[in-house]
Amino acid sequence: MDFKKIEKKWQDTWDKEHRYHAIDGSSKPKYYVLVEFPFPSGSGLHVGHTTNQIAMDIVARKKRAEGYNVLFPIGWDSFGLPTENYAIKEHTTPQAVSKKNIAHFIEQIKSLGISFDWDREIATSNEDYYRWTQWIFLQFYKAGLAYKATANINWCPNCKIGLSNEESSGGVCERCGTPTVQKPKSQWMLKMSAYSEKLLEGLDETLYWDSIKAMQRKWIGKSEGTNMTCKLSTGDSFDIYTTCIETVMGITYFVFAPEMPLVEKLKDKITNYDEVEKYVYESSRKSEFERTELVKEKTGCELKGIYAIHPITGAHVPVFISDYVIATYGSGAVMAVPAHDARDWEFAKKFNLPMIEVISGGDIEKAAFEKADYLGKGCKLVNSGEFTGLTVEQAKDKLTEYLVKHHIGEHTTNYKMRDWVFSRQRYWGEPVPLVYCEKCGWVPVPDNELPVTLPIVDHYTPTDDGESPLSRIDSWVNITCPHCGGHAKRETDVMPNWAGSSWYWLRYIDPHNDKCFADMDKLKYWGMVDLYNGGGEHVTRHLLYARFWHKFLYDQGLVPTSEPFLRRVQQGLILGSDGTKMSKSRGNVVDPMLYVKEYGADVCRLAQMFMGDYTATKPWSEDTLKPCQKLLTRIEALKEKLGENSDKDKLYMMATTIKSVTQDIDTLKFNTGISAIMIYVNYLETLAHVSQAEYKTLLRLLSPYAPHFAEEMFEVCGFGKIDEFAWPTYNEKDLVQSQIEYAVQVNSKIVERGMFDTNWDEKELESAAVQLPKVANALGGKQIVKVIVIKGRLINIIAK
RNA sequence: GCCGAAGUGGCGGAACAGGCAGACGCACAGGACUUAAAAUCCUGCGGUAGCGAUAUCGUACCGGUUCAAGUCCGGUCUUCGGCACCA
Repeated sequence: MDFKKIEKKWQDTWDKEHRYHAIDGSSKPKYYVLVEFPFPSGSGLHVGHTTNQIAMDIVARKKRAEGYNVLFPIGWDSFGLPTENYAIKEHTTPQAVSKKNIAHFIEQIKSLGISFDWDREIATSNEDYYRWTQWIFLQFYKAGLAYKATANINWCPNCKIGLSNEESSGGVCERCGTPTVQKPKSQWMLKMSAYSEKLLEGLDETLYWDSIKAMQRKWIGKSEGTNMTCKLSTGDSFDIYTTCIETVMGITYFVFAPEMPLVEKLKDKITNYDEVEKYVYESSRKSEFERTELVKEKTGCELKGIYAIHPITGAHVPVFISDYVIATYGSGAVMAVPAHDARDWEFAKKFNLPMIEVISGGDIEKAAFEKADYLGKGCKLVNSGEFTGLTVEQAKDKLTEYLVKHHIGEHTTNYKMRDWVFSRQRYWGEPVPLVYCEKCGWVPVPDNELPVTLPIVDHYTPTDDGESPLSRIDSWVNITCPHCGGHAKRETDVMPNWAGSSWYWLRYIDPHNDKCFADMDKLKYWGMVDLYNGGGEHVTRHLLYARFWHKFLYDQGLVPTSEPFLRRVQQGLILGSDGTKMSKSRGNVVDPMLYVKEYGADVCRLAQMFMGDYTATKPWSEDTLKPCQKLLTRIEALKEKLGENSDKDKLYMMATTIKSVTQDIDTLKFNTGISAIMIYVNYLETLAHVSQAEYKTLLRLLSPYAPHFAEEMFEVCGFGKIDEFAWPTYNEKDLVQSQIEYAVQVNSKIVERGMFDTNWDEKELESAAVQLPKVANALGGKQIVKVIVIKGRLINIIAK
């Protein structure tokens, strides 16, 4: 069979018929399967895309065969840095790049035979899409969850762009790898911190893998602790946050983050301010990368001329600034207890500061005795005045009680997750739909004027001063205020590339609506995404943003569910054939489309799924292509055997295969699903004749994997339309054969195997087993002590 | 350092929920067909010992629970992914 020829034929047919269009409100049960939409890069589909799409296509096709109304859409995350950077590199415009790349992607995806509903295609850079991205942003603004703030942002000197914490994790720019530096900038922020608890609790409503939930929890970073107010000798006060209030009596100094505003305020009181200023300047110049790299060596600077007063003992203790304290977490100041905190211990050793052991059980000369070491072990407080002798757990309560009573502290919950820097000083993104009027302040663009379209410009490269390229277009920037009619200026920042992907699954439900982002009845019909598949790299970024937007929309009454995705799964990373991460520099990047050209789509689909466990990291291999090609050839050849099949095991074999393939697709074990089909083919080949029912069943089970081939064979054999042949089912009773082979053990060692009747009870099995010659021999004159029977598997005879 | 996942033949990988380890496939070896090759088909294929039936060892390593452990428990090592001074 000429695979490529028949594949083209069926792809054209599916296209013409709009075969995979999902009907809104159909009476069939719905199933929404979503694959992350790609950003249309210039290099076309890579193996990550194809494994994703093939796998979800298999699920979608199988669900349709089972009678579900399946929504399986695709679109393009076309805004954002990757496209813009690519356009700069190619000396063209992002608009042109997107158009060209999308066309290329569509061609490639169609050549793989993925059953997307093309009538629902969207692109985040289309005006009728980003109109609603802007509209949703305005809802955040109106709800007080979008605000402008001057903050130190992670600045990439190479891309000339501010990055979110998520985009600069590890202190390097996610796109180019350049170490980021801190730069103050007035930015739009989304108050994601207001949703910390909801994002955490909402995880319980989902069926995400535990590992994914764990990562999200970790990122949200909830902790319970104590907030305590302390005083300085100058009369100023400051707060600290600690999760270990039981060590409060061990404070020997305090540390502020260098960025803490109080430091500058105390300028006149600090006698060594020159030195302090120098340290502040140096740490601001350090990239986040350097700050984290220099973990081993603590640095700092004492604030001389002032001291802090211990809130309980009244002791006078020194105050330092050091960049090991994070300005944006807690209050930006910490109590230092070197005896019980490794970081403080290190700092104290370096600056030769005293330590007070307040929890017994460790050796503070050698190392800090930290909470991980003492919690839950019944350790007791020492050197702690009236609190001495209490256990750590008692002390936590008593000390908090004491602080509350004296109005110097309280129980607090803290989260690591911070607000989302939502501004980008770039061109290729959604313009922030706000204008600034000197009289009225920030004014939202009225709904009927949305979208604020991105102007077409000649020069869109980033500016060196960090302002958006849009700021150079006076005619676009200067407008009249929608509120008072006076002079106003547009916001020139655009949204980050995560914006468009934070709600796209909702737009698929109603992609052409020009009244609202999606109709509520349709949203209710499709409900949550049943299965969402994507890359592991998006588990902490995109998945949190998406859940945040969805939960906000839910609180606004705009979507019917509080969580967007019921299940989230991820494919394993495909490595290069050398076992290392695919990258251009290593030269091990695989272009899956080359294989489609050579072997055809069906063989490639099978080969990629047969390569190994879908969810496991694994190297790319060509070794599965040939066997999968062979499989199709063998199945085609089986057609010659069509006839009356009188084999007694035929129902058993068919039922077993149906069960395996069905379960394996449900559990994403696509590789063993193919194995099951191979086993069935091996069996059918041994027969003189293959019945029509068997052959149809085989083709139907194969059809999600190799849709073109299966449909062609249905036609060639005159079986009618494959879609009218439902997914095969089986009778439980056919899974049972009249006899089963048992392994018979004597004293846990296998001695012999025997075929026994399936419906025999334990007694019958036992008496048959002991009569097997080798078993009888092994038992000799021994006395049977105990017999363990595992139905359908083995019999273990314990004898002395 | 912390969190998560994993470690099984020459290779990719199977093994439901503690019950016959190595399904399925690749590679390899031998054979059939062929002038020959390719393709296809048949047979074998974890290690060691043995002509052989068979014995014995074997799921990263050490120990434990159990009639029975790849699977459960304690400890160690390694690889991958994520996070990383969050007080």
